[in-house]
Amino acid sequence: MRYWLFKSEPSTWSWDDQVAKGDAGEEWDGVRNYQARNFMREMEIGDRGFFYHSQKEKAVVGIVEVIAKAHPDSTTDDDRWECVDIKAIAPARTPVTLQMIKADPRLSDMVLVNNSRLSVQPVSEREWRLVCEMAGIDG
DNA sequence: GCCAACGTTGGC
DNA sequence: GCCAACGTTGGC
Repeated sequence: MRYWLFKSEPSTWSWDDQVAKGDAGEEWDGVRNYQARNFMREMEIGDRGFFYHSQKEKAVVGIVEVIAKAHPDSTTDDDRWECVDIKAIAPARTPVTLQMIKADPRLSDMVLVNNSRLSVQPVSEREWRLVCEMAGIDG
């Protein structure tokens, strides 16, 4: 199993919106970046990811699970763009802020720190465990 | 609101 | 195929 991070502006698609979809989940559409798309193509059903709020909040707010492999993005006719489906698994008891992540030297290699603009990112197993610990959740 | 970083586009 | 111009993102 691999781990990922999904970034969203809460004003566009928030954790609450994701939770409201329940187990049916929702496609992670709207990605128009090749790197991000390529990561989604690598995802397997059952992979887990952090749900990160950008902009004002800048924090990991929950955990999601991949429930469908990459398929065409229904929001465009351009067949270059694909997306996976994800569902909410658990909220962070304590949101893990970007500030907290930057303050921990063990997380200095996280893509979030080094390439903040990438909207879908891989997360290492070690990073996954550490951030789950900080969030007070059982990843 | 600003600006740096980055990706994409289009002319050559 | 290169590169300048442009648009977007996201942290501050």
